[in-house]
Amino acid sequence: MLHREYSLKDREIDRKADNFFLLNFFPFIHLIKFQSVNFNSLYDVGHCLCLSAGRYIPPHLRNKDASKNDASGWNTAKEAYSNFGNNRGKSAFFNDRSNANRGRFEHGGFGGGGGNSRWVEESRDDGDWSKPMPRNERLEHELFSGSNTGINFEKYDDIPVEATGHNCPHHIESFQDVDLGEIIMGNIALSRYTRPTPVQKYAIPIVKAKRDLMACAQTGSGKTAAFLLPILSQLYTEGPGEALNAAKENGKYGRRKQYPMSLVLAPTRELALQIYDEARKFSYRSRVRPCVVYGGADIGQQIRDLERGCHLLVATPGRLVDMMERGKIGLDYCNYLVLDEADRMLDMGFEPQIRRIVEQDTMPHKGIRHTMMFSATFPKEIQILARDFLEDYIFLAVGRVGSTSENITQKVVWVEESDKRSFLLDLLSATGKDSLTLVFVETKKGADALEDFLYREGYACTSIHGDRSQRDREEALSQFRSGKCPILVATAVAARGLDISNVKHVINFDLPSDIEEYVHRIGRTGRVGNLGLATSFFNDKNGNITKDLLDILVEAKQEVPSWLESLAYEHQHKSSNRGRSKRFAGGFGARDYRQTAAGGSAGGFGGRGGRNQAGHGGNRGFGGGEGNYSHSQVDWWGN
DNA sequence: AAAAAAG
Repeated sequence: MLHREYSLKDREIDRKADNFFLLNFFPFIHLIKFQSVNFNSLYDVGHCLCLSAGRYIPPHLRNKDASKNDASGWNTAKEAYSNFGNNRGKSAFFNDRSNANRGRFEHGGFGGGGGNSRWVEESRDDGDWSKPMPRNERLEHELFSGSNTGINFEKYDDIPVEATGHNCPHHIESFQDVDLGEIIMGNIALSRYTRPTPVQKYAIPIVKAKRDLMACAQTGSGKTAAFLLPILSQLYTEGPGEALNAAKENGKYGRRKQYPMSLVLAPTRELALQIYDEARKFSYRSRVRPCVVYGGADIGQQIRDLERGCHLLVATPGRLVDMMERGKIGLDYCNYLVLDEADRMLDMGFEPQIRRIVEQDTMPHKGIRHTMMFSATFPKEIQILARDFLEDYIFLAVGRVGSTSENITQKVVWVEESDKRSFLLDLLSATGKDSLTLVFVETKKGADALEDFLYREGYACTSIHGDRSQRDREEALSQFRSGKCPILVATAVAARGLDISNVKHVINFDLPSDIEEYVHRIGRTGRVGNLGLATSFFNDKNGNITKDLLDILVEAKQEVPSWLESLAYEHQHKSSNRGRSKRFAGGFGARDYRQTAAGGSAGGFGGRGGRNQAGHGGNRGFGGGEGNYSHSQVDWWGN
């Protein structure tokens, strides 16, 4: 504990020194300061400059959009400054939106004042929802100048996709193949998306056709856009409908309850934020106002933001329930429901809250509302549970780019508990300074301890876990993303869904006890067709995962240490053939349990990984692996 | 047994 305090204080000094440097070398920052930008904004600007002034450019910012960021950095800074000035001057229509949430988190906020948005709200709601609002260059720059989240799937035309269910709508090949409307097409262009990713090709027409959907696709394969694009498109063409009247009626009594037309639920706060950021992009120039609510942040500010209008809500379950109980949110007209990381949302920890939101309140029933679930994994028992929320759904399984085996090199090394730290130091010293390294530990305490250790060893690192303040969590993530702290020590909170570009190395300092967790963790690297490395420290504490890990390595055609093999053999015999390993029998891919439940037709996914067909034993027959389609994927890729 | 999610 002492160490921790020491290191935090230390870091504060470091930070102040940085700031001193900035103020001296970039005097115009003083100007910004006089405009009373908060400390964090100042710091962000300075940081930005620091990076682009030729000292250190984090890898993921390199080679990005060379035309704009011509390495000088001054343009960016000047632009930011002048934009800042402009922004103060005019109470532009869009100001209230940009300010709404970013400002709240006090990150990089040049967002303007907003303020009297009453008139704005009226005009936003009352016009033709399918027609774009005027452009706003500053906002456009803010939303779309970041790294290109579009994924280059050009090379992967043969991704295996399986869609099962009644009357499945035909997939599209380009965004033009379906009528998404003027606003969406504009925002797709601004996002520099050229072609739909495989999951988008299938999901977009399914959602447009108002079919319920259970989609199994790796996070980062464009799945957020796969539901946001068609949902927003529908909202634009359908207009506000009853929801608007309800909100207005309610507003008369000063209650200002909001009736979002669409709800997206996510299992972690950071993931909710990430989805919200995407939603802001695709709702640019529209009358749809996205909002995000989650715990750990000031609820008053979130309520005020909601009261400015909320048509699409992204939320974590706990805070949403809170909002509902406070009468700030009504789901009466919420006809689009998305569960992201759905298998997590329906597991034991979350299921009651989901039922509370979806079944025990005023949300339209299934069959009326339109429900979509997305996840990388869909174990059979979760699929069965999910039936409660879905009506005649399409099951979609989309192979991922490459797959684990092609993109991620998985290493397992035997490291005794007492040797872990020094081994980690060896790994880190062998890692390029510019690469991002994500170190997973099993406990929050362990995360603190390891971060302190690395910090004392002189590494620029930070940590994220559920006991840190939300502010610290978001700061840690942003410092990791930006490359300021290229090492992030994390618990399970960072295992799922987070899209951090350029993570070169995932280190399992502690292996998880759950193989799915393992698959999700290593899926933070090797994304978007990049190469990734995953190193796992293994010792006798990890006996429970031995067999599953071995299966994964074999399936992914990875090098298997001989000791692991014999250990798995022993373990299998010791545990008399009952254990978790059967969850993966039959391969890692998710498949529609409806296809095999009845007669074990093994149809659908064509007998992939055909070792033991699932179904025997009481275990979860269809343990998913994040899109890992097992050894027979070779056939699927056609090579 | 731990982590996540409300405070």
